[in-house]
Amino acid sequence: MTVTLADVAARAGVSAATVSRVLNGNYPVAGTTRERVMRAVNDLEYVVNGHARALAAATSDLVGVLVNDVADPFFGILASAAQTEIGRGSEHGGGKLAVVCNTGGSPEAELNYLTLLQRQRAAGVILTGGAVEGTEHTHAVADKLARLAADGTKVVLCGRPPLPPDEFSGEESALENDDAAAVTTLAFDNRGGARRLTEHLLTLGHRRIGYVTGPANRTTTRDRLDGHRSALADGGLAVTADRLTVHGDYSRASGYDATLELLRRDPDLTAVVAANDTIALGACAALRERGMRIPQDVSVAGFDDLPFSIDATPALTTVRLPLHEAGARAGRLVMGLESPPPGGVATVRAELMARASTAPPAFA
Amino acid sequence: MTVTLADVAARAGVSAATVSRVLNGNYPVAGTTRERVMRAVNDLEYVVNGHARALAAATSDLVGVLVNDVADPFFGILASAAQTEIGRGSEHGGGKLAVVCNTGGSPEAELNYLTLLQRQRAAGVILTGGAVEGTEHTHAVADKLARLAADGTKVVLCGRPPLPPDEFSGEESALENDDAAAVTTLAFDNRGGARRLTEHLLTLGHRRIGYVTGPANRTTTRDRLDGHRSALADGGLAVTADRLTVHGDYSRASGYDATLELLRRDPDLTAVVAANDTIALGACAALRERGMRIPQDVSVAGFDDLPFSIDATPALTTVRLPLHEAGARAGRLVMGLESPPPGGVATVRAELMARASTAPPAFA
DNA sequence: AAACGCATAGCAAGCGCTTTCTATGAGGTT
DNA sequence: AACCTCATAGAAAGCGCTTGCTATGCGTTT
Repeated sequence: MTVTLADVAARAGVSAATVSRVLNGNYPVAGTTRERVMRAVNDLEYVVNGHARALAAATSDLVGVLVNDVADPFFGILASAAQTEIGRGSEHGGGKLAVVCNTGGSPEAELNYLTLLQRQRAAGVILTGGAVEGTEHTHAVADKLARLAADGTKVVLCGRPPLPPDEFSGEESALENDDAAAVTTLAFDNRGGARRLTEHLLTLGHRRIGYVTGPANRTTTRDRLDGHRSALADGGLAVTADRLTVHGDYSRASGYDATLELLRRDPDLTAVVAANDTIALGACAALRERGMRIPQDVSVAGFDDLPFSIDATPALTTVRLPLHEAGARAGRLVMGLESPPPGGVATVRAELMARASTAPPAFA
Repeated sequence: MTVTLADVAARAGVSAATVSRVLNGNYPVAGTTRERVMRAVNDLEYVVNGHARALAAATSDLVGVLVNDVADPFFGILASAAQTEIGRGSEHGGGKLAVVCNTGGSPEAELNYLTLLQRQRAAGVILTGGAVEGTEHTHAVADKLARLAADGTKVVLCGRPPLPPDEFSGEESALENDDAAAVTTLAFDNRGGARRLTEHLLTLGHRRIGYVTGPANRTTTRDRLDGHRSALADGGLAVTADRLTVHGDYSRASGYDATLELLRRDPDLTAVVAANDTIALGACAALRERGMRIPQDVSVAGFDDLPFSIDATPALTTVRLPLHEAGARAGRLVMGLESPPPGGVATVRAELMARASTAPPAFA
């Protein structure tokens, strides 16, 4: 049924070794022989068995890309960019196969997929998006990553903080430390971006600023909230920050609900800052429904600068994260096409994009 | 370095066969033995080598999902839903690994990825999005799919028309026909949806309707344009259709440019129909920039009903494609969790979503 | 008490490929 | 003319796992 190396060898009248060599091109083979083999390969439509090859050569052409949800443009863009770099050269047999895995943000699912990838002896793994902290599996994930790195799998974190320095003691400690160092990190400047965003609102004159954030134990949530808080605190508004912060889940619906809740807490709110653009959209919908104009009555700001933000009306003020570049860089790093930053950690800048959805508050 | 089955066997004091059986749970093993083995597995942190397993058992736990671009929500949603079904049960060792591949819509890239997947002896392949017709590689893709199906790989087409019935003659013809039948198709009712959309505009009273379409040789483009055309033709407006159709590439930018071009061709246009929502967003931007109000001056409609459509202002009239459901179904089909529709082809309904961006034209 | 069946476990033969080591012959050397 | 070198090809040993077949020992059956 399936054509094997041996079949090709037989038809070409050579040994299997020779066919393998022609295919891999890493050993001298006479021109005429090579031709004969190639003809046989084409005649038989032979396609090498990747598993057999992987087993024999102890290499793999799979790279895992873990995302919360491909359907979310934030991750879609990251994954798309990474995938392009990973697949680069697959026309010439170079390049690898990117396995995009939806984890839904759960460390449990992450762990699962990591094990699956470990099974396939993946050449590399990229983890995108913030990490969840403090669950039972969180440690397990870090351990697994260390183990993968130790086994030669390239690990790249994109959009999450570096692995914590080894918290263990005991005989394995030194080893694990080294492994952690083998993990490259592309951290996003969530804190700085959020800070600049809130400062922008403060500068415009806002004082009653509501904040809609994401799930509590996520690094991304924490960092963005921290940035927001510190900006407010510097403006002497620490209390506002506490009173006007509502947790959601990064979805449009939660942005909608949370905004209604904020309005309940302070009907005279002049600005709503959302932890991401999707939430911001929900916020806009809620405000509009309440008959409030943006930005005349209430300013709204998001985070990420996803493509649709520019098409919101009014165009959304947000913080731009160079997702495409970051994803591509992660892809290159995992493929070893780019040398890791010194210390293994690079921070990706977040840039304020002041647009039409924010304006000075009306003091009616 | 790496722990193998033999290591586990040694530590548990049993044969490799027994360990394998414990792990696969498809052969009776005494409780005490099983426990001993499991302890060894845990102690050693053993993870089976997927390649070795795949080779020995001639099975694979990879499923390919080919998309034009994960960053595009249309594909992101499809892929996400499919992936969820494919990975379902991976906690218990069930489920497979979804490999999402960006083809950029090029048959050449499709062919490449299909070969890569064939190498890995993928258990299944899902192709999403319209097909490109008439290129040299188009046939090659169909052939490759037939070959994969013949080799036992489940093939599911999602959002593209069924494989053409075998056009070859010759000794292999019968065989290939069978293979084509083994391919399951989830076709989208692009034609019907487009038709209903344009009828909606016609019913509202529009007569000067512009159309912004996608790249020429794509099945999706063709079908949607066909639907639009036939609706216009039935309204006696065939000429309008020809004059007011501009080709783009499904991007926001091309929607913007094309709309400007339409306005040039007919400044008194009362409606713009876009071949997808992204184009529609570009159209809105162009119109707004020209100082035209939507829908008072010009109505705008899209296609797909991507999540952001509802947040456009005004909310976008469009045609809803149940992408999530379709993707999930494709996933189930490729996993054999759902029996294929009779004839191997099912059509996914497209539903008109009349919203605020379309209204009767003002006859000023 | 002899014969049998069943539940478990092990043996060993691959799965299809890579790669080390060895063989062979042509061409060059002294 | 005897010897060495280099280029090229083959033989064969795995890579780590699954699985058909074969043992082994116990509880049963008559």
